[in-house]
Amino acid sequence: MSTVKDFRQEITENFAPVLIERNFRKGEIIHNAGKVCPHLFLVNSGILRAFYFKDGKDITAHFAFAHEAITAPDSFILEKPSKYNLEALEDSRVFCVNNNDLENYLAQHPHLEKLARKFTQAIYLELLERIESLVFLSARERYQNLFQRNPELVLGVNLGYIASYLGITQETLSRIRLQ
Amino acid sequence: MSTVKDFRQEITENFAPVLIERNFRKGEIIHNAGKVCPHLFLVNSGILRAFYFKDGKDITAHFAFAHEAITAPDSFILEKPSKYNLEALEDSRVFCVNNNDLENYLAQHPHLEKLARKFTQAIYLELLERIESLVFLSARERYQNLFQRNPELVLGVNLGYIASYLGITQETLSRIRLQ
DNA sequence: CGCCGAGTTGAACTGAATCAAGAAACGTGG
DNA sequence: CCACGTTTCTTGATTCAGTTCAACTCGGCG
Repeated sequence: MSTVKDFRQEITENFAPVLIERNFRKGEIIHNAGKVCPHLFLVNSGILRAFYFKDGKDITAHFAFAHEAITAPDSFILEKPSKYNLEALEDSRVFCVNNNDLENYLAQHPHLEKLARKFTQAIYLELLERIESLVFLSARERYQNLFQRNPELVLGVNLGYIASYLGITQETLSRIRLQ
Repeated sequence: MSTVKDFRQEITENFAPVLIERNFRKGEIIHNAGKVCPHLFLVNSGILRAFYFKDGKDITAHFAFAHEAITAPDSFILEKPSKYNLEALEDSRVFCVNNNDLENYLAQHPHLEKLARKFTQAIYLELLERIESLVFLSARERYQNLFQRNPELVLGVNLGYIASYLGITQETLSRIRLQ
C-alpha cells in the first residue's frame, strides 16, 4: 500500500454501503465555492477538477483521473464553506461519499478507521511530492511529469487549466509543450 | 479544531501512555536517512528540522517548533528507509511516539482512531497551504510569512536551512531580509 | 594570530511573467 | 454547410525575479 490508487479496491470493497454511483456530464459543475462540500468523489472514469479564483484568475488546485479521489478539502475536512469549485472536465462516472454517512459508517465499523487513516496518509505523501516538484523542477519538467502520469489530460483539457495547476502561465505552457 | 497546534492538548491527553519524553541537544541528529524512522516527534520546546540531500545540497523539508509535529513521513507512513534526516536545531524537549506502540494503542482504543485521522487531515491542510504559498508568493512574501509564524527561527538558524525550505538560494534570502 | 564556516555583496545570466497582437478551433444560428 | 463571434492557443518583445558564480567580510575558536 503506497499510492492513493492502490487503495481504490480496498476502499470500494469496504465502504460499498456508503458509495453512491453518480454520473456527470462534461462541463458540469459539481460543487460551488462558498458552500460546504459534504462529498468526496472517487473517480471511476473521466476527469474531475478542483479550482478557485485568485485575483480574478481561475486556478486549478487538483485534477482527479480514473481511480483517484477529489473533494473540496478545506470544506470536507473542516465542514466550512469552501473556496473551491468542483467540475467535470469529461463525462465522468464516480462514487460519491457523503461525509456524514462516512462518519456514521466509521462509527459503526471502527475497524475501518485505520484504512481511512492510511488513505489520508497516502494523500499526504502525494502532496509532499507535489511540493518537491514545485521547488525543484522547471516548468517544462513539471509538465513532462504530469504528461507522463496522465497523457489523456493533454487531449481535451484547456491549456490554462493545466498551466495554473503547474504554477505557470498559459503562454509559458504553450511554448514549453511544442519544443 | 483546525490547525495542527489545536490538536496538541487533545493528543497529549489521549495518547499519554505512548508518549515518551526525550531531550535533544542542539545539533543532535535524531534520525539518519536510509533507516526506517519509527518515531513521530511532538515538540514541546526547541526546534527540529527534517532535511535531505539533493544533488549534494542540504534541503530543509520541514521545521517543527513548539507544539508542532515532525517525522520522516515517507518512512513513518510506509515503513521504508527514509530519505530524510532529523536534527535538533536547538536544545529541545519532545514527546516521542513509536509507530508500533501507536498502532497497538489505537488497536486497543479504537475510539481514538478518529482523532488520529483528524490530525492527519489537519497536517494535510497545512501542506495545501504550503503549496499555495510556493505557487503564488514571491520569495520575499514566503519569507515574511515564515517569519511571522516563527520569529525565533531567524535568530540562530542557519540562513541556508531557511532558504532551502523556502525554495530559494541563500544569496537571495540574504538580500531579501535586509531590505 | 590565521583559519573556517556563515553571511553579504556584486555582476552577468536566465527562466518565466507580462503585455500585446494574431491565428486557430469551436459552437451556434441561419 | 457555411458564416460569424467567442474562446483558446500561439507567437513576439520586453521586463523582472531569482540563480549562479565569484569575491569579499565578519565573527568565533583552535
